[in-house]
This record gives sequence, C-alpha cells and structure tokens, in this order.
Amino acid sequence: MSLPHAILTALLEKPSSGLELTRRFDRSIGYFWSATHQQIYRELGKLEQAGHIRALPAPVPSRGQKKEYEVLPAGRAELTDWVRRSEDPKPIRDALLLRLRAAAVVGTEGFADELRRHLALHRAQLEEYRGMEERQFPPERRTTEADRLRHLVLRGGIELERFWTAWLEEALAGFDDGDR
Amino acid sequence: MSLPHAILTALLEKPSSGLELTRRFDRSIGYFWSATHQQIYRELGKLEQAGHIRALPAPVPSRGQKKEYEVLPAGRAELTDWVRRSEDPKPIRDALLLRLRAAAVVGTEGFADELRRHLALHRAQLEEYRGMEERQFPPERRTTEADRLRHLVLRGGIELERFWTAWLEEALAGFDDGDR
DNA sequence: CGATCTTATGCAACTTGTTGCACAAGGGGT
DNA sequence: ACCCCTTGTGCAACAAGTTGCATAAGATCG
Repeated sequence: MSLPHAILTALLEKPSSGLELTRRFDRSIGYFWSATHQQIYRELGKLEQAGHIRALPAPVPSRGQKKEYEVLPAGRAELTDWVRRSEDPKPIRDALLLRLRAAAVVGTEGFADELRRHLALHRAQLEEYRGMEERQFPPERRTTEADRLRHLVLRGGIELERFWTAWLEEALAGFDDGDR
Repeated sequence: MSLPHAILTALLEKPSSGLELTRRFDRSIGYFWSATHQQIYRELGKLEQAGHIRALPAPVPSRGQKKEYEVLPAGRAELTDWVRRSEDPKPIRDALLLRLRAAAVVGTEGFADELRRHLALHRAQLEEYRGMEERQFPPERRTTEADRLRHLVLRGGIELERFWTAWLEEALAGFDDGDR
C-alpha cells in the first residue's frame, strides 16, 4: 500500500503529470521507491477517483495531452495518517543472495563475473548518489527540517549502496582465493 | 521468478514437506528470501507439474498427511541454469525511507517513536543472525567451499541489519536535536 | 468419548508489480 | 507531403505476493 503514498508525496512536493512523475521516480524518488509509468498512471486514476488528487484544468483535454495533478486536502490527510501509522519492516527478498546460496549447492562456475558486474553497477549508483548529495545538499542546505529529512533519506540510499559494494568486495576476495 | 529457485535450493539442501519448508523460510532462508506457506504450497504444485520435483512415496497419501518432496534432475538443471544467468539488481522499495520523505512534507509528529521501534527490531534481528553465525559457522566450519558461501550469504544478512541499525541511530540523533 | 489444540495441506479472492502493445499529437528532416 | 522520433497517456494480460478461510488427521485432556 505504498505506491499511492509515494505519488501523493511527490505531488505535494510539486504538481506533475504522469510522465513527469515517471521521470522523478526514475531519478531522485528511485533511491527509496521505484515504479513504472504503467503503475503510476493506474494509480493516478485510482487516486483521482478516490478524491485524493485532481487534474488541473487543461486547455485541450484529449488523449496524448499532458494532464497535471495536484493533491486535494483529503489526499494530504490520508498521507499524514499513513505516516503516523506504524508498519513493520518487510522481510528481505534479495535474488543475488539467493543465487549465491543456490551456487553453494549447484556450483559457482561463472559467478565471480556476475559479482563483478553487480559491483560495478552498485559503484556507479553510489557515485551518482554522492553527486546528488553534493549538488542538492551542500552544508548550507542542511538547516531546515524538511531539507535535513530529505538529506537523511538520501543518506539511506548512499549507505545501502555502500553496504552492497563492501559486501561484494568481501565476496570477491573469497572467490579470488578459491575459484581461479 | 525467484521463489521456485529458492524452493529448489532448499529441497536440494534437504528434502522437506510444505510446512517444513515454510519453517525454514521463516528461519535461516529468511535472511535472503521470505515466503508464506500459501506461496510455497502453490509453487510446490507447479514445480511438481513441471517435473522439477516429485513427492516421495508416502504410506497414507491423503489430505492433512505430510508430503515430502525431492528435486529431480530436471529441477537441478533448471536451478543450475538460473544461477548461471545474469540478472540485474532490482531497484529499492523501502517503505520506511518513503515514509520519512513523506514526513518531510506532512510533519514528523510521532515519527521518532517509529524509528526507535524499527531500531529495536533490527537490533534484535542482528543479534539473532550473529547467534546463528557463532553456532553454524565457527571458524573450523569455514573451510569447505559450500560452507564458505553459505557463511557469506549470512554475512550479507548481518551487514544489512548493521546498515539499518547504523542509519536509524544516525536518524534518531538528528531527531533528538530538532524534535524534542 | 467428545472438545479442543496442533500439525498439515490447500482453495479463492484480492492487491501489487511487470510486460507488451496501442493510440495520439507535435516537431524535424528530406 | 511523408516519415520518423519524441512526448504523453493508456489498455490488457500476466506474474508475484497477501489475506482469509476451509479441511482433515492425530494428540491431549477431562
């Protein structure tokens, strides 16, 4: 039940069209929630029906025309309520760890390459996030409550990538000993 | 497409019934993949139909009777193939980070308590994993390839919990400054 | 011997996320 | 004028995960 709330948050930060939201989900929102444009359009429809958001009046409302949405008071109330509810962390589901465990049973042939590939991807992601941190949250922008919180969320994304790169490096060190 | 492979791996490690698998998913398998008993029974049916596993002959095959499964050669081949395929890491979807970002917009009232609650849960999980590491992977059991890999997977679970506890502590430190 | 608890398997309905494709308007090039 | 690329919205079918409930056998206890 998180996608509608992700959309409400994004729209409160800035009213947008479906495609704009998709792009924001691919970029900055992506470090804590991902979604395809299909999910977003479907959810925008539901949120509008529920009276949580509305389409801003457009000059030419027809297919293929941009449609901007903004959050209505009911939507803000729902989001506020959701943030206040308590919710347990979901158990992990990570395919790479699973595949490594499977490799322990059926053999690790070629697996070091896959680990190296993932390491490169996570290093790139880490660099991108660190760039965003420098650009969007220089020390002078870490004073207001909202900026401090947004920075904290980005720090979560950064530290998570750091965990992956560290773990992959540890894993590869073991492979280099025993697999070459 | 990972659940069937998680089940194949578990069954290769030890043939089990549906409920036994469920318990194993709640325990040791849980640090890299989670599943409910419903998912498991459904998937066992599909895997049996596909000829990847088979039920061991039971004395009294009727409803409510334990049914053990073992992996067939075709199942092992499928798992081997899956481990060798390359697969990109999935983008993050974390509700707590999302809720914190939402809190930056609608207010953080009561959020520190939620962070403390999560911190306690992650600390408990971390302790449990560390206990498992001590019991299941003492230094003398880190020599064979398979044990080394299984230990590495557990290390992933441990380091991930360590990331969460560290991030939550950092987050709470900020809250104590600005929110009390 | 009947009530109730535990173990064990499973169906059905629902929600969430993914994939592939269709449709429409406008701009740019040739 | 025509083609193709980009922007933008959207349907439909499918795959994966969740929730609530039903069923049945065996053990335990009064």
